[in-house]
Amino acid sequence: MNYWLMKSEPGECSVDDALAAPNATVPWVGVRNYQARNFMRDAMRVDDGVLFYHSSCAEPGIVGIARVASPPYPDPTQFDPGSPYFDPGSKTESSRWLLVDVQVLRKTRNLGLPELRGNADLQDLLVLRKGNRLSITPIEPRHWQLIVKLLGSTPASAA
DNA sequence: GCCAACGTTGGC
DNA sequence: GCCAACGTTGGC
Repeated sequence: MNYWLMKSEPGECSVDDALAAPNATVPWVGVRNYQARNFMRDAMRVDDGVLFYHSSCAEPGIVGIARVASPPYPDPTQFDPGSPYFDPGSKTESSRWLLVDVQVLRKTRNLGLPELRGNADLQDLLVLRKGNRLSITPIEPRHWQLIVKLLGSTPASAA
């Protein structure tokens, strides 16, 4: 069992958007970074834990707990000329970009960056590193346990 | 809107 | 294979 933090821009797909989807499950489209892709391809397993993170917004932070809900498969947006994620260099026979499905288990309060930074036990979280741009980062089990505790037991909003 | 960090591209 | 230029991310 591994743990991950996955960034999403709420303007693209917020935790509420994900909760509104069938089974509270969304395909994690648009990853166009090889390191992040390789995490999905090589290290993620179904049922891995996911911290749902809002980025590029007024209050960036962890807003939900989710799970990896599928094995990796080709991201269809790479083949769609109308998509901002279109990649003309990717061929259907040898797809370049992958995604996994992510199922939100519950929406939480927003555990924001100032609070994360203020916690001495969370200082080596990759998402707190200056200049960090990786949209998928591994989370240490001890960090996962602490963060889940900090998030508290807010009412489940997911199915 | 600014800017730091970092990935990618392309000439050589 | 080096490296400068450029583009993107993302917090502030």
